[in-house]
Amino acid sequence: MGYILAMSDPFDLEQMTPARASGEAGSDAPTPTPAYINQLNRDQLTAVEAVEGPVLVLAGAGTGKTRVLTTRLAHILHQRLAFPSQILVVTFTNKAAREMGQRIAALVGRAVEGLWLGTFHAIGVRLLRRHGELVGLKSNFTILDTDDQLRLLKQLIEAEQLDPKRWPPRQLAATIDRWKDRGLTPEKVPASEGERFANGRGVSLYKAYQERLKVLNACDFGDLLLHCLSIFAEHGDVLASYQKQFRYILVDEYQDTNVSQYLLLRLLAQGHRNICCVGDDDQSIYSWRGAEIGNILRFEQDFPGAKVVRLECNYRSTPHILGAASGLIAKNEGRLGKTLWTELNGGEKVLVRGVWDGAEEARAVGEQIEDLQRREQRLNEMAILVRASFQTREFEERFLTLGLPYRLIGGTRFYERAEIRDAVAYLRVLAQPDDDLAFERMINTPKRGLGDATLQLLHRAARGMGGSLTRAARILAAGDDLKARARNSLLKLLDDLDRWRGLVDAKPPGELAEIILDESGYTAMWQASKDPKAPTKLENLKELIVALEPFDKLGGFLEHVSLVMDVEMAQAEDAVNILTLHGAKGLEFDTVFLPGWEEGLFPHQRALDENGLAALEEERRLGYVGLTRARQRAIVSFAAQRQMYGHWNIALPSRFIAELPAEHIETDTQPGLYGGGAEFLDAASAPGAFGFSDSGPTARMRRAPASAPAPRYIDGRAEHVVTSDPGVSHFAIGERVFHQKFGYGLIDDIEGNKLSISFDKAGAKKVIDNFVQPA
DNA sequence: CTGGGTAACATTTTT
DNA sequence: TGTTACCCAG
Repeated sequence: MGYILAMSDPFDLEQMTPARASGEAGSDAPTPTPAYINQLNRDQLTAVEAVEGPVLVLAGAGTGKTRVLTTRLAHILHQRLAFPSQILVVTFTNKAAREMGQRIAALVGRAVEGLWLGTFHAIGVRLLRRHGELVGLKSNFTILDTDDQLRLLKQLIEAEQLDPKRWPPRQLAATIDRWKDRGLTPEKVPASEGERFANGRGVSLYKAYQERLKVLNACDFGDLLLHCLSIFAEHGDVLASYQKQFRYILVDEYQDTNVSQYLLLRLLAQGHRNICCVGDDDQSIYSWRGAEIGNILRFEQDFPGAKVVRLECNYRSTPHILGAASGLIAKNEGRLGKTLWTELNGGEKVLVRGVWDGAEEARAVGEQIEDLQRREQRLNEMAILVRASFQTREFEERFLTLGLPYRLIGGTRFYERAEIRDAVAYLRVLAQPDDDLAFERMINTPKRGLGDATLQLLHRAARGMGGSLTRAARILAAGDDLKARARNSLLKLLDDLDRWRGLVDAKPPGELAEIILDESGYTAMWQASKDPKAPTKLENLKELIVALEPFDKLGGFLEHVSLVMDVEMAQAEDAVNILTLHGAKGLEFDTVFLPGWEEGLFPHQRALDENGLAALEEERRLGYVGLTRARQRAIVSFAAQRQMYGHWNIALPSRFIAELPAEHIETDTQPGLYGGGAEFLDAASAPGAFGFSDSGPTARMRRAPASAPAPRYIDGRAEHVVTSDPGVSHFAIGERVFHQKFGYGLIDDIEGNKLSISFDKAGAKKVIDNFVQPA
């Protein structure tokens, strides 16, 4: 809008007639070579221009796969092969979808309207809003998140007279999710797998769950795909219309697709057969949540006549980093095989550092970061990639002591926070009076005397009349089955809800939320709370109001919440990134630290126990992902012993260390560790190599002596270690203090010598009391 | 309903 | 070791 398009605009999408669409193939006048073509290498160009028929682009790490995907799309538009609405682009994360949209817009010169661009789940929602009635869903169905799902399953388990301790809802949820990932409705679950939960009650619970969801007019994430599959299976006409519509299908991160997603793609692609999947089998690291690496390995069989393009020229890392990563991944059996190469020269070898324990590892990393910082390297360009999140702690503590700014990536996301879910529950009940799960969540938060007893009554009434809790509540509040107190309280709540509901269309959602939070007493509840986290929670609630502002309709916001669980946070200051290996996929940094390469931790013992060789290969791929995040330098480290869950464990270096080609690494292991030489390289193959088994006599015997091994400090570093009496602090909660790096702040909490401080500028941090002084 | 005590738990995580 | 969920007593 507002644009005046030149007639020659190559992307004049509104005016154009797609050549192929109107059957004029080949009759077009030749179009001049567009500029975007010149930015591609030969393989990339091949991948971009092969628009007809199935194509698999095997894109190694750092070979420009997003560029190929976006350019291919621009190319299709430029060649006028299809309208935007005839192109389906699927990604896995909202972030990827967002970035894709931006990059396409940048290439084309403006946002492309009408594209089907989104995550598999967002596309699923879009289809179900339209055709949901074919599987018994009203178009305003709600989407349950994991928390709702678990609560529901727990109710069902209890209804079956099963003990939720012995048969945890989490486990049932995982089982059902995996079934859904494979496209299995309850009827289709193989009989042999029915045994999976509670002595064969798994499938009947699954069935009960699905029935309950239907009554609730709700879906879980798996259903968003599964229902689409059912619709396409049973309604050929609907399928045919989409097969006809989607002339071109582009799929990102194909190695992460599960069976449902694969089936969906295959169905949709049957029309025009123009499907292009981009992925890297070597970066498949999500099998544990249903991703099926077989999808990418089998692509050529699944789509006969498929063209396979390999992108092997890496633009990211130095030859040593690529050499180390390639050497590692070469040990895997089940792979399509790629050979990454680079035009870059030189660079540092990958450093492999052996240390005494976790604390020393954190010290060494901290020291090296400070050194890099002195050499003008940005902290933003450094990352510590850990296998398990408990590993972050040691680094955090160290960095706090050093006053080194860091940022934790991952963890609890915004819309998963309890206070946000509470607030959203109110909004959900307004938009959807029959949303029982939301109703249940808000009915007694804040406490208004409508506890377990009342809720049980409501449940019974609702079940009796086959209606929702809200309806049951109205009837019970009008009758006299309830005690006077509960009844009055319920009447007040229903009255409030009606009043707020009257505002839904009259007020913008942000304002509405403010009113509700205020009038329901929810804000007051946290203001009165002496929970040290209360101020943060109030902050988050304010943040929620801000997040609501861009939406003019409540429904739009709720849809957004259920599909996009996180909010984009501006990263203002320069800080070291700490994240998991899984979280690092798709990112890159100049310097990457890879700590904890020890047998039992990485590869993780639990993965090995559960999935054997397949898991070992997936762990190896994780290592590959980690190494290939680095542009200039990578530092792998392992500790001889590590404190886990309170006690010491002896560990051996990860077998993956021995798998790194010697010519690409440089080792720096303390004298005394594993004999001081390089024989640690063989340590992992020695008998009893699994150092982390945490139970049984062996592990206990191996535990380090109580006289904790005094770490050896290099060149008198010990003097820098903070000594402060851990038992006492001369500060008080509420006191205002000053910190060298973080500036002024207020003490929220004190544990021994550790202070939790809300800094005016730097936010909430924990620091050692020695580092602050009274303001 | 609230609080305290305790027992069980502790890969990876998106939608 | 640190967190969290749950149970019971008040």
